[in-house]
Amino acid sequence: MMFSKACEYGIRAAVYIALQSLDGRRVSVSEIAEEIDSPIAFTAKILQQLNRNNIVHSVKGPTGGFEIDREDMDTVKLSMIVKAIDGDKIYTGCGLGLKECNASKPCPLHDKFIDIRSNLRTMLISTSLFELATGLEVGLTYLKR
Amino acid sequence: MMFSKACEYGIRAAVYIALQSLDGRRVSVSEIAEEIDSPIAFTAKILQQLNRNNIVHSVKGPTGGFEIDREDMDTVKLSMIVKAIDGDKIYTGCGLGLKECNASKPCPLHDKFIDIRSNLRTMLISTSLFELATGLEVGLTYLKR
DNA sequence: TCAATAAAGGACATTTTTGTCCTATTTATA
DNA sequence: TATAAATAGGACAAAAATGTCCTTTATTGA
Repeated sequence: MMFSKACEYGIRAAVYIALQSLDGRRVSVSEIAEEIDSPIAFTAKILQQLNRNNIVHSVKGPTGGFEIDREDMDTVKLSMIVKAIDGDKIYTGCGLGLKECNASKPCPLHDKFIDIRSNLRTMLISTSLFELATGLEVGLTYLKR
Repeated sequence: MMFSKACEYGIRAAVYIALQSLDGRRVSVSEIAEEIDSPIAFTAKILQQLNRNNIVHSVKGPTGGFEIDREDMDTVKLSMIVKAIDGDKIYTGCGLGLKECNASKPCPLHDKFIDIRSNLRTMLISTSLFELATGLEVGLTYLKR
């Protein structure tokens, strides 16, 4: 609807990892893919990206897998995941695809998008992984289906 | 950022056609593509879609081209163009790509998207082609660059 | 030290989106 | 009525996004 598939999987994966990390469990790609209902090899690629951007932490070898430090769950905001995968066009791009579109030379939708974009931006910047993971933990929200 | 390329071109084309129709001018695909800076043959396809959906009106043959009736400029809302080209996933789809995501079984972002989605929906439903075309006419907004 | 396990990463395959080209159809007007 | 101008539409091409497979690298534990 708004994010690429890769970004959707990335967010779902990060939330799932955070949830399990709250229990001290490290999780494998195959478990993640199973639990968030995503293609496994593609999910692995996305997790590599998240790892390179220090959003999740990976450990190789037996007993290895992915995890997120408790402190990072507060630090890591949705905006960081989205930026790592989809870039920042969601903030900066013009709604009609013009290269140059700003207050001084706006496209016909520019003003109409200002509030929407600003709300989206605020939401992404202020929502932490911890908040999302605890919603899941309490059983208020779901990652599958 | 939010719409497909096809939809961006479609909106820009429709606004340009509306603007010219206010002057009683019918416009060709090549003029449209030139003026909104879009690939001509691809734009032609999109205009066919808009024509089939009665968003623009096409006339074949010499002196032919695309036009929009003055009354239709009020009737046609952005939402109709977006729906004709991108479908309605922008309203109905889940932000995280879940098939089933609603108030009773929400994804972790469901509540956070409600206002944003609702504002977007309201904006698209309430913005008419006439409004967009007159902004252009007055020189307040731009379709190129 | 060796075998097994897990992520990293490169190469490739498929699908979707974006874009082009050519022919057919319609229609105005000379 | 013939010509030319315009859209309609089908077939194809290119690029980007999505997805798979296989080999390499790191690490654990027997």
